[in-house]
Amino acid sequence: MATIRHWTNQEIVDLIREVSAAKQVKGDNFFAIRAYDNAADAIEHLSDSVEHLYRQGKLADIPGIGVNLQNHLTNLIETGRSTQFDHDKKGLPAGMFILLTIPGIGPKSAYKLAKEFNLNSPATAITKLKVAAQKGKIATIEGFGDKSQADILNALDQQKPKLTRIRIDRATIAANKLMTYFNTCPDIGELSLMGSIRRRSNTVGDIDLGLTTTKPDMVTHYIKKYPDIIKLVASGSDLVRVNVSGNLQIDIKLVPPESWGSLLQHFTGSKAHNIHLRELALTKGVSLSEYGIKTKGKLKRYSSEQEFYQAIGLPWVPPELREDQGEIEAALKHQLPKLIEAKDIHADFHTHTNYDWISSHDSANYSIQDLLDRALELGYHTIGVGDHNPSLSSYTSAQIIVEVKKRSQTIDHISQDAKYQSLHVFKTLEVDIRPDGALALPDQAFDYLDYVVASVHSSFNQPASQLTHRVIKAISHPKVKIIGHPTGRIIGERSGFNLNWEHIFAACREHSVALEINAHPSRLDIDELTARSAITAGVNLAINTDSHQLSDLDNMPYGLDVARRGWSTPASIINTWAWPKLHQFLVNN
DNA sequence: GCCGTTTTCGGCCCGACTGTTTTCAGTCG
Repeated sequence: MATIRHWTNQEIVDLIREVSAAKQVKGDNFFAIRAYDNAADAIEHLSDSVEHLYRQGKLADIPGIGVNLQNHLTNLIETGRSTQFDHDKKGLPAGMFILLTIPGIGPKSAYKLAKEFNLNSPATAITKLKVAAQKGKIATIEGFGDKSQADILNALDQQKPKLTRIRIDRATIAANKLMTYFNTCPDIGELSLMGSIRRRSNTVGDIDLGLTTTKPDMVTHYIKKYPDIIKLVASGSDLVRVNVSGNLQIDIKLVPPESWGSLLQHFTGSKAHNIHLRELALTKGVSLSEYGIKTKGKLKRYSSEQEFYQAIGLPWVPPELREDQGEIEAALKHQLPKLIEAKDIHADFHTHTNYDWISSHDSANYSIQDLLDRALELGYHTIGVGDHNPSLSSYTSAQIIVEVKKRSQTIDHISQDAKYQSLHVFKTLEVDIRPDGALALPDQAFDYLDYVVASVHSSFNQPASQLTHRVIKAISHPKVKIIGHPTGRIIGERSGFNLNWEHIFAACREHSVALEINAHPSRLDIDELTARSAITAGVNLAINTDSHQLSDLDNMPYGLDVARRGWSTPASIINTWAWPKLHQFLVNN
């Protein structure tokens, strides 16, 4: 049997853009073309893989994907290709599509060039185009001139490395450093992140930053002295674009104070949110743009986002919700959720230490005391002291029972210190869910633990039904209170495995088990869409750092981002609960 | 092709820049 091609989100995005280009060349319906572009945009900013969503039957949840595109994508995933997409691209020179990657060349230009120079293969198209440009042949084509020929040659010579999307934590560190630098500039008024980093998306393409100033020349001069700049890409009175270390592009937009609200709103996006907002505004007879709100051709500027939203009859919408996932409808009805905030978090339930035993997976590099001290500093009232379960191949069951008992006594002893008086300390372990759903810990060992975090660490390739059954079996164990990193995904490396969420949610409700939002920026598992579904289904969530280094305990905000993007209120997140309720949930039920 | 508390039909976001133009098309964000 021939293997079926697997498609990453980026490959699907590129393919849909190629089909859109083909439709443009063929003169298809303008709005059908735009629908394809919208679909590509939506998939590009998805937090989950298309293939994963397909397996869960949730393709329709992607905004801008209707019945037709669902069918095409299904076809693509099931057979490795789409007959519709193939048909759309048929009859056009195959070499034209690779030209779309050259800045300044869009569908029409790509087609003209490919047709003129017989670019029938993607492999040779670029080289042949370059030769043609060098011979001065591009300038002679109608619609092209000397300047566009030179631009193409220049672009081909640049061959700059493609900027890929980077993890939110890396972008945040770079952004904070830059913000600190800006904070010492006397000519800057307001200063804020914009774009996907402000919406707290789990990956970002570039960093958008906005500021207000009445002295743009002074500020641009100041920006250019920023030590991390590798390349100054563009510099004007209202925009400075730089590349900094870490393959990261930063756009800095400068406006006078009276335009701050409109700028911030426009560049925070998302694109889908803004488009929906502008459509809504049109029904009220006004037109929105990055400059303000136009009524009968007359522009009014806005110095704050609140006023901007208010002007179209909406309450301010938290940036994390601005994905056109129902937030505008909710805002219209004044039913936006009161999102969980950092100050609501009082606990961390899934951690690791350097406790001295042979564990099944990596242990941490700090002590139990270090963990308790840090929990106090973070202002928590509750901390779960965890570790991976002892290695089954290194100990007998009898030994493991003794080891777990000994460890719990150690934790009890340490936590009795007067300085930890205000801290509730839970004795817990992260226990492997074995391929058959059994937990990797002897029955009697559970007696020495308050609760258990159960996680899948092996056999990720089982069919969804088997994985679901396996996780549900773990959920039904009386000591299991949290399922750790439920899908096992690693952002940019491994897509999560497939579970039947409805069954998982039902089991969680029945057994009072929480699903984890793993706050490590490489995991963020479950993602925001699943988190939102879980909450809607009445399932509680726990945000955990799964710390293996002391600094990992500071990752809680990244988990909070996921919770907020998943429309979480404090009530659904057990980290916000007061002690009696928490104790009842984790230990006494 | 998508989508819905004014629509299951009839709409569909806004603006800047650039090059090749005699008033605009293509590209980009």
